[in-house]
Amino acid sequence: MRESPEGRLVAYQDRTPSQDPAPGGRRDRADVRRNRELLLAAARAVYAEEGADAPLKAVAARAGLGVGTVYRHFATQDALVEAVLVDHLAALDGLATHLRCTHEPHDALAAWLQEFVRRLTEYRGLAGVVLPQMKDPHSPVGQACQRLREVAGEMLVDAQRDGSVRSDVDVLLMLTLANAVALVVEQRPHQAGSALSFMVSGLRPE
Amino acid sequence: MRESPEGRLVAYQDRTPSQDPAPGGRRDRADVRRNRELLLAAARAVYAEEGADAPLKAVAARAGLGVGTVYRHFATQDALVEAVLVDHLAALDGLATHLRCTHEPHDALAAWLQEFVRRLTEYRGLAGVVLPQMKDPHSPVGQACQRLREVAGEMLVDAQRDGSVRSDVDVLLMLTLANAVALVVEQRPHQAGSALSFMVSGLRPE
DNA sequence: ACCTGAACACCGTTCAAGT
DNA sequence: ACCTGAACACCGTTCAAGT
Repeated sequence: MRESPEGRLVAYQDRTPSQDPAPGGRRDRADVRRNRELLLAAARAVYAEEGADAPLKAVAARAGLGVGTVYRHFATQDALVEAVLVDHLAALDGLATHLRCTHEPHDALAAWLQEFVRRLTEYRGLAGVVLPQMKDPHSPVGQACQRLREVAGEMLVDAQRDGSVRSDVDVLLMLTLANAVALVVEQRPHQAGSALSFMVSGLRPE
Repeated sequence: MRESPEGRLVAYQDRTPSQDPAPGGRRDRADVRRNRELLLAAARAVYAEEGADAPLKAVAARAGLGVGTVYRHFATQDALVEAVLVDHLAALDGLATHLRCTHEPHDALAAWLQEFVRRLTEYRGLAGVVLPQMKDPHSPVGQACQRLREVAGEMLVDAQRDGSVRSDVDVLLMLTLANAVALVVEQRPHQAGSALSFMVSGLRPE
């Protein structure tokens, strides 16, 4: 229900991006796109400094825009976080495909989970924002993770089939466990290696 | 530093609780104690219904007292949570002592951690409140966990000495990992068994 | 159309006024 | 002393007014 019923953009395709708003105050599509990019860049900068749970007002101020504009582009705070996350999620998709071709199932899964945790610890507070959304397909991040669940699920099944991962864990539990390990890494960064090792061992059959 | 230097209550022991405050408006010690108990009971009830991150105002209303009274008894919201937790922490202390006498090191640790997770999932949101405080000895919960860290540390060392638990994990990491597993259980209660099993496997040496 | 920011709702915490 | 609740600070979200 999120995509508009009509996707054609033909009428605006060849407008110059730097063009000033029309006299009537009309803005062209390029301005809107640019604001979106400004907000995403601002969010990344603010998240890096203050954590992913930084006040939304800080993001708006950093972008030089009003709070209302943030809400015009991103329905909620979670939606903004999701938009910042999409690059990470796409990269994890690609990584999964690659690892499946080049590694044994268990090694592929272990390497992928490590990267998953690394990306969830990119910003302080990020893992905490993601955790409750993971299981909810209606939440922005949960929605964005659908594809991730498929590819991660394939890797998981591979590893379970050859007996290197316990069979009572499903994709969602695995991702939730990894998400929780990211929370631990956030608390104890100097023990990140041990926490990751703990996670991989924990998935081994008993 | 939490117990009063003088614990005798003799002078007030036989006062009837329903007695009115003295004309001058002076309240006796029993009233104050009673308010504290009212607040703790209210907190337990509200936490059970709304989670440990319920608004403080809800607790005050449930107790039939003003918000200011909550702050008179508990310096902050975390302090109230800590006060609700002390029973659990004391029980975990006792359990550790008991398990050390009756079980092999690894079994004792596994059983204790399971109970630790169970108590952190008593109220929704509790594990999330505890996690960031665990490592901070100045926080109310972190302070209250000092003793826990000692006894858990003893169990951990026992298990590490006989080679049944990996040696790169210290008490604080172990408790943080268990805390994180409690967060997972909160998200996926029907997979609590798998999550606990994951935790115990994860602690095994590689 | 899109942007702005004042306004509203909510919640933690404080403190002047009451007893 | 202790209790009360209005007041303040903060933050997410909305919406009437501007362009």
